[in-house]
Formats: sequence, structure tokens, C-alpha cells
Amino acid sequence: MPTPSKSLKAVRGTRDLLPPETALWNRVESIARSVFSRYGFGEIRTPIFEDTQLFARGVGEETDIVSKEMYTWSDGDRFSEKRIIDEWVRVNQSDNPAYVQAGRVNIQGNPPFLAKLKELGIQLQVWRGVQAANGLTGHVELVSFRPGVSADAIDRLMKARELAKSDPESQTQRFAVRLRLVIPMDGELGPWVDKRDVLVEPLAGKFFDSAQSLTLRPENTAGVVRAYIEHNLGDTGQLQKLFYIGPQFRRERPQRGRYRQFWQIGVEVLGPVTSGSESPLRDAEVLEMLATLLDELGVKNWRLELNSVGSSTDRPRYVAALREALAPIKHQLCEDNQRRAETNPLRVLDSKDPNDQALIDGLPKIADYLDDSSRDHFAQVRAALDACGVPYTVNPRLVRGLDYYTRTTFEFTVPSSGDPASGLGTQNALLGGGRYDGLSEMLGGPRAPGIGFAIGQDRLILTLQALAESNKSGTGTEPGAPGLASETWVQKLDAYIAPLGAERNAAALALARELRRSGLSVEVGDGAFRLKKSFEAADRVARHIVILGEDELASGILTVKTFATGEQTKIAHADLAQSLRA
RNA sequence: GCGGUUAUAGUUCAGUGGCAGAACGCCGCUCUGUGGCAGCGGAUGUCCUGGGUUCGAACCCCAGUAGCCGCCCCA
Repeated sequence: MPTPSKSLKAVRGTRDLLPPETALWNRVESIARSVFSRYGFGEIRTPIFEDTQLFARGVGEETDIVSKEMYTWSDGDRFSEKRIIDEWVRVNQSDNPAYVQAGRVNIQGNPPFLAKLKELGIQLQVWRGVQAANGLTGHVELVSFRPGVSADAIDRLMKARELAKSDPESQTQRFAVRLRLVIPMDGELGPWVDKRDVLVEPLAGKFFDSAQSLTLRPENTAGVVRAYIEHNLGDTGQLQKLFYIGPQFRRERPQRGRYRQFWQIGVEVLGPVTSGSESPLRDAEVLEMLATLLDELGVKNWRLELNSVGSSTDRPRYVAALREALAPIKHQLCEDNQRRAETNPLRVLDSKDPNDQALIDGLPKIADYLDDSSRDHFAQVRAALDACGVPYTVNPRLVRGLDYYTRTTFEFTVPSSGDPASGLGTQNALLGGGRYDGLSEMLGGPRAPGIGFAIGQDRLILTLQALAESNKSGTGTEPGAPGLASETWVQKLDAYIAPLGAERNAAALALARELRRSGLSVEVGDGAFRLKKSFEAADRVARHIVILGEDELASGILTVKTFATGEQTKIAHADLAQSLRA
């Protein structure tokens, strides 16, 4: 028998969703689908991983998401040995022809050095290699790391290079040089490496032409816009109204309402300008739909915060002005804000640090940097919301983290600190979104202005659960929305069939099949259970218990008890399904 | 990446140097075809892992791992 292995657990930041909680997830999704369909949205499902470049270009290289939170790997299946060998030969022919023989490269093995590499844990990949039988000398025709070199591997390589430097006349020097030549990094080196030392000009491009860098999607907008471009949806001339529900991935430290695999429910409205995609009507429609959705879900006390970050030309002008205004006062701000002032001045506006508020209030306002058309757009959005009666607050400090946002940006929040009806710790943003008029072009597509949002489904669920909890305990509070912000989303089965004696099991299953086919939800007990146990089990999961004993089988008259009333009746087999439905 | 905090039965947790515990759940009996109540009985443990201190460690010390919460950032 094998020794028991260490038990496996869901990896950090991921979790299992189990019944009955999944029932709530399904209810939420079904309400969302129902609302979206009333507004003419169709579902889109995009791949869970995409080319890394999609997010780098779409979300923005400098955002935290792209710079440090993505799950990225090199797709090994696309790795071309042939290209590497060809390039290897080419480089070595120019470099040191003595080592090139008939299109192959021979490197003199150096057993002590090889042993040292092994000790350092460097993994050598050998293609068509020849080891001498005596084990002391041999020829290695091509040596390489596999693509996607880790920081750790580079670190070990650097140690090997140090070793080589200390003995410059030896074979190790030459060996290390060759190692350099085959590291496929494509310039994407981390800060832990001196590029002059390691970067490989001749081979890099070739490798990455064939080895594709893939990334688990950290958000879904970029993928939707990619699909829009790829399938020429703009050529239909129609406004595209799409929604998605699915997992996203960010490598962050988990906490309440934040997971490494998390779910978003989102929509995107985009299309050519002639389809009306740029119209403020669309912004307002999306916001009004969200208000409706949250109301139907039973979310209480949501708050809509609205802002405009201007067009793609307004925004850089404003950021420049912000930097200018921050420069002289930066040193008075808290440590976090000093850093933000450097890296992302917009985020300073978001700061909650009480000591900095006065200074922040004195900073330039985005509203003063909007051009006429952006200002007009924003005014029309607000007018439409007013007309619909959707309450909102203009928050001039609302900025959003993704680079693609233009003009309208928004956030729906629920009360956080100390409010039992929240359930979100300090993550009080339930959903966020905005307009992205330039995103399609950034991804190489046609002009396709759009607006969208993403609901943090995990956070939404937490909010609903907290609401259900406070409704249960709080006596005087108003009731939650029917069916959701309560525990009624756990449905009991219509019937539980209790066979008496194992001889009745077959008949019980046949009866269950019949009832289930007629649309009833049914559980079957086991004839080996004592009747008492059957009753206890039945009462937990079902509204009725159907007793199937010797008498019932013989007569065709079944005994049915209804738990809610305690009433017990005899019902003919033919009437059973109808009676259980009640 | 940084900080706080926690880790003991299936679950929620008590136990602060001396026999491994409670509640709920589970199984059995009282009660072989009538549950919810009650009584009685029972099973279930790497006390997170590894070191150390001690006659003796779930408990004290050190290190590690994991969970939760917060910062950053975001949904």
C-alpha cells in the first residue's frame, strides 16, 4: 500500500463552492440573465486564457494588474526546437566556427563544471546530445534552458557565471557564454537581472515567435473586445450588447471579498459610432439597468458614484496638471500618497488618509479639464439618470485603475465598516465600470466606442448573505427581497420515498423514476433504514414522505405524510404525483 | 510585497504545564410501520508541521506551513 500522500487542498485564494451556497449563486445568475435579456443583451463566452499581449495592451502595462498580478506562462507546446537549433548554428558560425560541424554544434564537455552546474541545480536541456562512455568527456550539441526561465533559474545561472569568471581561461567560460546564448527571454527580464549580463539578442526574437506567452484573464473586457474585433462584429453595423459570467484570475493576497479566482458578471455595449455606441444614452441605460438589477437582487442601500475622467486627450492633460500640482506639496502627504504621486497621480485622489484630505481637495479637478464634448456627454448622462429617477452622487475623485477608461466612470458601493448589512470588509465596491472609447483601437481593431461594467460576484454574494443574516436576526428591519436576501433560496424536495425493508428498494426506485419523470423532485431512502431514521432524513430534505411498505405495494394505495401539517393520508398510486405537487 | 491574528473531533469551539473535552452532527438502544421531544450508550483526534525547554508540552520558546483579517490595489 502506498504511503498516504500529504493531503491536497484548494490553492491559496481559491475555494470550493458547495451546496446550499451554490443555489444562491445560481439564483443570482438567473436573475442577472433575466434582467440582461430584458435589455437586449446576449451572452458571450470568451476563453479563460488569452495571449498575454492582449492584457498588456488592453489593461495597461503600468497597472498593478498587469505588472504584478497576472498568471502568465509560456505555452511550451509552441516551442520550436528547430528554430533554436538553426539559430544556434547561425550564431556559432559567426561566433566561433571551430565548434560548428556540418550544421551541428559540439561543445567540449567539462565534467567538473557539469558537476558544479548539477550542484547548483541548473537544469540542462540536451538535444541530440552525445555523452562519452567514460563519463569524463563528451559532446553536447545543444544546451538550453526551456523557455519561461524563472527568477530562481536566472539566479543559479548567475552563480554559474561567477564560477566561470573566476577561472576565465577554462572551458567553463566558454560554456557559460553558450548558456547565455540560448536563454529565451525576449527582453522581458525582471528587475533582478542586469540585462547587459544576460540578455540574448540573436536568439530572443525567434524563440518568442514560436513560444506564445499566455495569461489567465484578470478581467473580461479585453477578451470581449478582442472577440469583437476577431469576428468583425463591427461590420454588422449593429450595436453589440454582450454579457458574460465567469471566473477571472489575479494573483493578489486574499482577503474578505477578494480571491485569486473570482467571478465577475459583466456587460459590454460597443459598436461602430454609427450604431450609437458613443451616445450618453448608452451610459445611462447601463447604469439604470444596474440599479434595476441590484433592486431585483434585493441589495439594499447601494450607492452609485459617478465621474467623468475625460477623453483620451483630456486625461493626459489632467494627469500632467496633477503631477505639477503635486510636485511642490508631495512631501506633506503620507507615505502612500507620496508613492502614488510618482506612480499614478490619479490614485492620490482616491486616498482615504484623513490628514491629506485638505491638500487633496486643493488639487486640480478633472471637471475643469474636460473638453466641450466630454462635458456635454457627462451632462447628458446625468440628465438621463435624473429622468429615470436613478439616484447617484458625482464623485470628482472617482478614478479607476484600468488604463482604458475614458469619460464616464462609475462604482456601485454598499455600506462597509460596521454595517451588518454589508458583509464586505473594507472592500465596499460591489462593481465598477466605465466607458472605453479607445480600447478597440488600442488592440488593433476598428473604432468601437463602448461602455461596460463588472460586478464582483463573490462580493455580491457576501452582501446578500449578510443581508439575509441581518434580516433573520433583526426584528424591526424591513424584509429583504423575496427569494434572495433570505434563506428561501434553499428549496425542499417534493417528496422522500421511504421503502420499508430492502426488498422494497427496487420498487421505490421505480416509483421515484415515475415521479421524477412527471417533474417532481424526489429523494429515495433505503429499505435498510429504520422508519425513524427515514422520517428524520425526509424532514430535512423534503416536504412529503411517501411510505412504501408491503401493504402499500400490494394495494397500490400509498401512505403520504405532509411535514408542514403533520397530516397523513392514503393516496392511490394514480393520484400520487398530483397530490405531491400541492 | 508588508502587517495583525488564528490553527484541538465531521462542524463550531473550550481547555495556559499533569488521563483529550463540550455542544451540535453521526451510529445504536429505549422504540423491528410513524420523525421532530426525551433518556441511555457508542464511534470519530498527526491537539497544523519540525525542532527546543521540562520528570512531564495541546499549553512555554524558536522556525516553518496554512487559514482568516487588514495595508497596497482592485471586482
